[in-house]
Amino acid sequence: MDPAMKRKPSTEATAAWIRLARLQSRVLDAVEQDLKKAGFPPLAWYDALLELSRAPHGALRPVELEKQMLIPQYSTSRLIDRLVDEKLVVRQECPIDKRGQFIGLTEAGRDLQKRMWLSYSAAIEKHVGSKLSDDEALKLCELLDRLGCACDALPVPAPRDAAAAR
Amino acid sequence: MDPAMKRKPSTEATAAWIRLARLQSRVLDAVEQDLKKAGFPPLAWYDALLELSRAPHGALRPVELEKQMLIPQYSTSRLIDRLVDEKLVVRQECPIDKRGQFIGLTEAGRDLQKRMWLSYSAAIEKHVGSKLSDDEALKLCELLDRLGCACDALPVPAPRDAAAAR
DNA sequence: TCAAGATTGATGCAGGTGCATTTAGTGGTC
DNA sequence: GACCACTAAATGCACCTGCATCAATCTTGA
Repeated sequence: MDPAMKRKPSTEATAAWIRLARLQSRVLDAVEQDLKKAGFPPLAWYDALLELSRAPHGALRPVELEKQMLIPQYSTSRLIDRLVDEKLVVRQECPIDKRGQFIGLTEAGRDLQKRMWLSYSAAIEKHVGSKLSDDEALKLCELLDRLGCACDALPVPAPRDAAAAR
Repeated sequence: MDPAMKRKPSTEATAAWIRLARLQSRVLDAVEQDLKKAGFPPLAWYDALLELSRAPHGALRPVELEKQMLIPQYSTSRLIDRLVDEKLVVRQECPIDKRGQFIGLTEAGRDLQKRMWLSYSAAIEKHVGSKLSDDEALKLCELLDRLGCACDALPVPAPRDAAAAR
């Protein structure tokens, strides 16, 4: 935006940035690969199925889905195409708005979401859980929240609490 | 690998995972977008140019580049194609191994790398540096290192030190 | 010395992504 | 009720990526 805005990051911030960038290949891709090796589709599919499974009647408007998942509109549209092809969801027309539609989870979709969670949670434990204590994980949550990664759906658990999330 | 290995992550680890996953869209993509809006090529180009600029004679074998950048071989090959098209690097044949080649940085390449750093560093400051104190950035480095994101090139600076990295 | 195997780098193909645009439907205003 | 601006979703196109494979060259070892 403003070409004069050229404040330099500190050495500490730069070091943190480098590690954030590496996170991609070292952790995020690793989890995705584990899922793939187990014969499952990409994580984005899981995210979509999970959102649908949480929705009131297992159905959402594409526009809602896209807000939840933070992906662009055309990307949602094509993701739904693929899920429909695999019979994991169905497109239902929306009675009150003929432009729109509802995306409804099928039994097969719900089932896949549950089966994926078994592999997915194991991968999280392997690549994150087993490498940090719970206190460290909380500290990491706080720092990432500062960077704008806060999350309404699953807030940082209270330090001495043991509420079950799933 | 082993289908019986199904340890579940703690609530804390799951909360951390969610934030790590969001990091992608919230921070990494944001920096990339800033660069793009400033009219610069993707970050991968910067990484390649930086590696070359650090190499002994501003030249590296593709196979070296690929190890540094942690990207697959075919990806390196095509990245080099694009850099050559833009005259940012040149392919030089390797005298001692006729299969191989050296990729040499041109003046234009070195210049672009330096110009990109101005925008890049500003983006890091904007999306990371300005949101964390130096102590918090260090703490974040330590936690990410635990997750396997450690980095030989720029280790965590000593807590009360002010060594200049660039 | 020569065949087997490893290594370097390129490439054809299928599929995914971003961008811009299109098509269709809604709602408000005069 | 005709017009205009807006929203929902799909799509054509160019480009990028992953996978598998290839050709060329180097290395090893009998």
